[in-house]
Amino acid sequence: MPDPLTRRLGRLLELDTAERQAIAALVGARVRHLDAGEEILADGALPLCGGIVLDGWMIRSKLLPDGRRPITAILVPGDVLDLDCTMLWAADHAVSACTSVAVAEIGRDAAFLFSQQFPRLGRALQWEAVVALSIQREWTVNVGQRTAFERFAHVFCELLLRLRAAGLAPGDRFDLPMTQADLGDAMGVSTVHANRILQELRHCGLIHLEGRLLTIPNYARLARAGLFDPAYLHLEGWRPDCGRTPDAARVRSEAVPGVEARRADSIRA
Amino acid sequence: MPDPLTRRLGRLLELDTAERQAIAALVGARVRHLDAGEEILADGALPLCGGIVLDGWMIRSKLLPDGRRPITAILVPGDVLDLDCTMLWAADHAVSACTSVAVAEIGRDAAFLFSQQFPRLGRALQWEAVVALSIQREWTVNVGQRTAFERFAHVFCELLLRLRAAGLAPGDRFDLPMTQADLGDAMGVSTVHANRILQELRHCGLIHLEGRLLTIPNYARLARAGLFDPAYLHLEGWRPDCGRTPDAARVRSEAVPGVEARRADSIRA
DNA sequence: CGGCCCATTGAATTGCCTCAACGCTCGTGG
DNA sequence: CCACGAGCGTTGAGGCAATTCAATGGGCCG
Repeated sequence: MPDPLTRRLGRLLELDTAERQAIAALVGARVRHLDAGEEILADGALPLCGGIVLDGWMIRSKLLPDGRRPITAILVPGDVLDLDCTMLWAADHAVSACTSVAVAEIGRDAAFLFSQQFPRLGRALQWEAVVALSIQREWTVNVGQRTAFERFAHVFCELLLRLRAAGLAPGDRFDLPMTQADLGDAMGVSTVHANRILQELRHCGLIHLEGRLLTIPNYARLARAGLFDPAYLHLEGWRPDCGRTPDAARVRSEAVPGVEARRADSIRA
Repeated sequence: MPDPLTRRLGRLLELDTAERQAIAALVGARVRHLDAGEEILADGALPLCGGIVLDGWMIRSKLLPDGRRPITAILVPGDVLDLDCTMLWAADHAVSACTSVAVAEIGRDAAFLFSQQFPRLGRALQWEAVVALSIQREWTVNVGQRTAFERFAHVFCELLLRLRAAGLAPGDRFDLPMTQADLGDAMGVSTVHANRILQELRHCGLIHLEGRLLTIPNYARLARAGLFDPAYLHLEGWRPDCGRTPDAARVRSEAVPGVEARRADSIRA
């Protein structure tokens, strides 16, 4: 079983031996283990390095002045932990372990040189950032526009697909290590309401939840209930030649004003 | 008056003549004008290029199956329009003009070469992406955790600071070209409720809104009302040596396991 | 055993929604 | 020139979703 980053990037492109070794070196250099609840980055702290989640779940959260602690993202193995955050003077949110986790810590310069020496992999990491932003946008929509019932259905669909892609949801079943309070914080509802929604989902037969084991008996039905459209996860991968380096000559010819602009008008989905 | 991108990147670093010219060439090559309401990128369409907002306001929105159209971001002059989106097969949201706008269209390869030839500027663009993600997270928190009243106060504070940085809010007063329906879509409330909230903000003396002109008489009070902490905008800029290229020798010495990890534990805000 | 975390339930309250209607200011066309 | 409709802002009334407060029970650990 390859490490989660190899698996993740391997979905985007065929990795050669040197690239596999580089990835292994990147994630193997400095692995840190955290217990559940421990923070790898505190809100307001000076970020010293980025990382990759190797094992376990993590969450991004913000501490509000009134004590609430909204969760803005859920991170599963293979997810990238802001390689760019070392540009910041102070982290704008906390990243903490949801379960006990293993994280590969990656310093600013290590990440830079990695992308420098393996440009295709650098672009692959950039791709991961693009998808992460897309997911964040969808979460904004989720908490802003959907009912609590839809929100939960939606996020379970998302987690299923993301974990499936990581090979961690065999049989449409996965370990859900978050408490109902956590889920409430993530979905923007109170703990009490999170509980009621989960019961409703169970009674509708949309999920089975026994202990921490979540089973999704009928993904299509759950997706319908959550108005879930997986397009934003971009599971189909990137466009061809994202891994190549453009050559200057061709670029100059493309930069002629109007050429792409005209095409832009004609292509609509 | 420099173009918005020069102004924006000039806040991060001292630009030399070559860099100024490169920026001017980048944003000047292909400028597109759109009328209010026009889309530069349709949800689901094949993205052909990224861009920079030169003049006017734009919005990111998603079209939901039931006809709602949540707004996930507001873009003002100087904001970057996903230079990486050309990696995607299909856009996961629409980008459209809120007012009549001027946008600099930037193709994939032009952006690549720009960053290649001017690495400091490339990192500056990366910085903009980091901040954009941070803002998106804050919006997730905003719609998920705060009351409608707080949300509006919060977003007005954000807009004030972002526009101030762009030199577009003299006297804590700026043009707010969005309709109440738009604001509702952005804040996750109905149009009717958006109206009532705006009235409440006016009656509290937190804002003056006459026509499209929004005045913020007392920023500190509005910030308190919106539980607004500007940290997530990272207006203080990036950390030193974000513009430099790391050299491999020093990096290897830093990669020794444990060194940074130990420091990480000791630094907390 | 006691204490803590977590899940669960009930009851009262409220923020926000929907539906519906009205007035204002445009731009347009008869 | 006025009539008309469209778009936007505004207001009221009724209803529902989700909240807060409060209390209970089960499982786990010290």
